[in-house]
Amino acid sequence: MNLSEREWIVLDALWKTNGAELGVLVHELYPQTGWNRNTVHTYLTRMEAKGLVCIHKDVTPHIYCAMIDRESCQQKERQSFLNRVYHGSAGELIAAFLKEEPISQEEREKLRKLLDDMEV
Amino acid sequence: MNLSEREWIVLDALWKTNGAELGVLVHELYPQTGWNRNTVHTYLTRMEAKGLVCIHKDVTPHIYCAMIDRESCQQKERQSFLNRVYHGSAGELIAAFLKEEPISQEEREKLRKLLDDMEV
DNA sequence: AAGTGATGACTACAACTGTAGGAGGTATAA
DNA sequence: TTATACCTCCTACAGTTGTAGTCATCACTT
Repeated sequence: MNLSEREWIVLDALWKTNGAELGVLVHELYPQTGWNRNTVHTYLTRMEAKGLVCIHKDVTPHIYCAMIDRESCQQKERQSFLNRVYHGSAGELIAAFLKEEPISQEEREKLRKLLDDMEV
Repeated sequence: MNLSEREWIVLDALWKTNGAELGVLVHELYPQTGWNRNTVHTYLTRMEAKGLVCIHKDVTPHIYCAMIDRESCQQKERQSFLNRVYHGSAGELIAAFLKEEPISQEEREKLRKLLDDMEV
């Protein structure tokens, strides 16, 4: 199940707040998105139907939290991106990002290290 | 404008064939997708409306070709992926791919070289 | 107690997507 | 020349997405 742009934004808010009630989420999201409270509510309930979000209804206001963790979402998204856009060629993909994005000295070191670790 | 999964598949066929008539595209796509000829046709005309595809109607059968090149699509997709999934942190993104995907010896060399070139 | 403001449930509605079916034209094969 | 096989165009229809409005509550303020 591929997440849409908006679903990522909602999940980001849930991960960041670590689960929260609607009002909090609306405030969290408003500056970035301008979404109406009902819009946020609709997203949350639709995402519950998809199993992306869980809603604790035993308390009022309800508490909304993510049902999936960030790392595994990233993992899926990497797979789909890699196949869709680069036919599975990770080397090509990485080269493109390296060429285009600024990477700090420190990060370059880390990446070299990762490459070296693969040599064995 | 973000391309959908299906739009990528259609564009891939167009890039591969370098523009072609419907029948050819349908055959090209069938093994991978199982799409009905009319389905392919609908995608193509909808994509024309979006400016993704151009249809040469002065010949019959019409010739369908891509209006955008692969490289620039990849570029946009990289941007959106980077921001959506990694909040813009290219280092983190690259590290994740490096850890997960098998990269050949040869490609590792290339990547090291790219990193070295950034040192100046 | 009555007004105010947040809550959650339900409803709405247009645009976009996935996936064709059918109609009417033309070229070709038999 | 009639059937075959494509071709293009138009239509359809259910599902998803973006974006709220409305309404009945509930809890807090005055």
